[in-house]
Amino acid sequence: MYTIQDVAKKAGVSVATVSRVINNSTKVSEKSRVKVEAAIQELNYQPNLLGRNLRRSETKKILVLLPTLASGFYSKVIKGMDHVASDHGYKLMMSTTRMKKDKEEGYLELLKTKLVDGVIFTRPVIGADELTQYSRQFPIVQCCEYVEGAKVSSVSINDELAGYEAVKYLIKSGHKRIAILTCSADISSRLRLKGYKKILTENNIPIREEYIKDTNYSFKTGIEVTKQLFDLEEPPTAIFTVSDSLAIGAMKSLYSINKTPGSDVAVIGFDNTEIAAMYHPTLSTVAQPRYELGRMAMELLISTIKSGEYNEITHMRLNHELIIRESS
Amino acid sequence: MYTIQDVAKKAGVSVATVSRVINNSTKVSEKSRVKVEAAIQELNYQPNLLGRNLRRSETKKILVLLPTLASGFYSKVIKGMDHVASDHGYKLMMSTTRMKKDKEEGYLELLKTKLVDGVIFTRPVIGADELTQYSRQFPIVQCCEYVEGAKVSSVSINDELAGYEAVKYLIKSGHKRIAILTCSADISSRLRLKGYKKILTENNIPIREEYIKDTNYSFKTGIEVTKQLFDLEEPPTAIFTVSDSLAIGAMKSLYSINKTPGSDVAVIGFDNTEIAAMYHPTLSTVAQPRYELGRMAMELLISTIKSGEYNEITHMRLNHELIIRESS
DNA sequence: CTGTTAGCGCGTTCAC
DNA sequence: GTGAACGCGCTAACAG
Repeated sequence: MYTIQDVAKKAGVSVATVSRVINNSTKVSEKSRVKVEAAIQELNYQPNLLGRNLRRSETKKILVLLPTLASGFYSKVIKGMDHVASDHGYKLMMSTTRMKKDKEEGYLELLKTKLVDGVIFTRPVIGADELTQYSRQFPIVQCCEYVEGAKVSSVSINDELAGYEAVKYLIKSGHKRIAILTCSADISSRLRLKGYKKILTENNIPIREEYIKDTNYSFKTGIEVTKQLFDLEEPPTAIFTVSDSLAIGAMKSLYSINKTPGSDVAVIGFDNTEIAAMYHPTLSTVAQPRYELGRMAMELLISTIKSGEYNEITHMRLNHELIIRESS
Repeated sequence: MYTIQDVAKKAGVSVATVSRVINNSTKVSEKSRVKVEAAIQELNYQPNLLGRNLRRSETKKILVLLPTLASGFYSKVIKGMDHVASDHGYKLMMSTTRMKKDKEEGYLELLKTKLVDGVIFTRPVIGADELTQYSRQFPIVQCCEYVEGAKVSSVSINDELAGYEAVKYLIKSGHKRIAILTCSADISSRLRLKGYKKILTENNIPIREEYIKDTNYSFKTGIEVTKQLFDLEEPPTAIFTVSDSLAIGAMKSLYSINKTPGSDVAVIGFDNTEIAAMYHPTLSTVAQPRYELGRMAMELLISTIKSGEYNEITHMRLNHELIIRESS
């Protein structure tokens, strides 16, 4: 591995000139430039970025924290982030937190220790105060999910409206006994539930607690909870869930009690993950503008980095889209 | 942001002593230690790792290159890698290449420029010679997929045997007209095809070219190609595919021509991704030991890093598992 | 056990 | 337009 010194010696110039050529800063004579470039070529020189990073105190790297890689939901979100990051000369790296607070904090240290220039959370589990504290010192943005009460920029959809419109569609289709599988742990789900209650109330449909099931996002839970729903004296005729996996679980459960999802019971999921169009029947769902969410979050982060102003927080709410397929 | 100097001053010791405390190296008197720790606490000091990395010429970071985040297949692979990496004090980062050569090379630069200590490829697209070249200079391991002919360590399953056994099961179940959806672009798929041909030949079943379909790994292709298969005069009675998405596509296609997958036509997929157990019918598939694949690959990489010996290459082949469900 | 000092490789004043 | 010299923050060798 050669250093800038070696190049300078070989080119017969000073290290300063080599540095100027590499960063094409200020003026360098044509003669020097070609000499330096030749030397770089010849030695196959690659600048050691550890030196540069230390000197400049920046890494041009951005870390995205993901809960897990299992869902596939974040694929397009990352794509959007990646495009913007590349355009600004940043490299993107991802790590999974498995929704463990200590893992999250471990990665946050990369920020403190200068190893990355900024962090995007997709599903923070850290507390509001702690997150706020971090974001006062470092560039941080939340994308998709966010921590309630944290004074930290975020980009997401309008979850209440999404829940409202999905259930509105079911009501318009003639359903009155509508169950919801939601997840009280997350603000996004709580808002979707709020939308559900709102539209029910607007249509004078009583809210029945036995139709509101608190879940996580998993396929397995979808199966179990649906079974419970159909053990009720008056089972629902439609189910709205806060994830596609839950919805698929619900449909699978319906099959097992000899009901046909789509015709016997309407189902609407959330996220429009790949599986939605693959299932039998295909799944109606609420699509998030994933690419845009990623793009916006990255724009926000990079502008924060560039301005150095960490106290200005922005919340963006993008539009969702209700996609109707065979299941409803 | 404070530096080690500030801590030293506050604690009334030299920077060397502070450094010793931080890295708990050699002996430090109890008195000094408490003074330093108090100062660190008080200033909320966090060492700037850019300095350390430059000095030590290592980053304790490992980069994993993924084709995309869409599949969910790599989730458990990453988990295995992560555990091993953590155990050895390394942090894991991932980036997606979208199977673009230039993206791949861009990330390989992180190796040249000292920003990561090692790289694991999961699905390299780079040429054999170029990859070999890199791996002579840097710690590189291939996990799951690998480049044919590249002299670079790799961890994967025995794909030929996997194909052989999946098709063997179909034959044992009485099938003779067995189609395969494979992907000639990848060595793993070519090996699975080889296994398919081998077991057919062993059972004196003629190999019919019209049953061998060259595909990618996508759901959509699975649909299209299956349609073609059932336009044949003698359509197959069983289908083996090199991915679960393809298999689901095949099943979806069967539904569309009013055939019931599982009872009318047997289907076996590959990878045992989440969707396999979710589909209706549940999908038989070949499971890869994903956690183990990740674990082994990381072990291999870290031992390469520690030894500094880049010319010793190892190929590990782990055992797969045939999982029979409703679809066959 | 501790402090002084010399770099790690680079970018960047400040003279010339 | 160019080079000498300094320092980013840290670790490690050496002397004491």
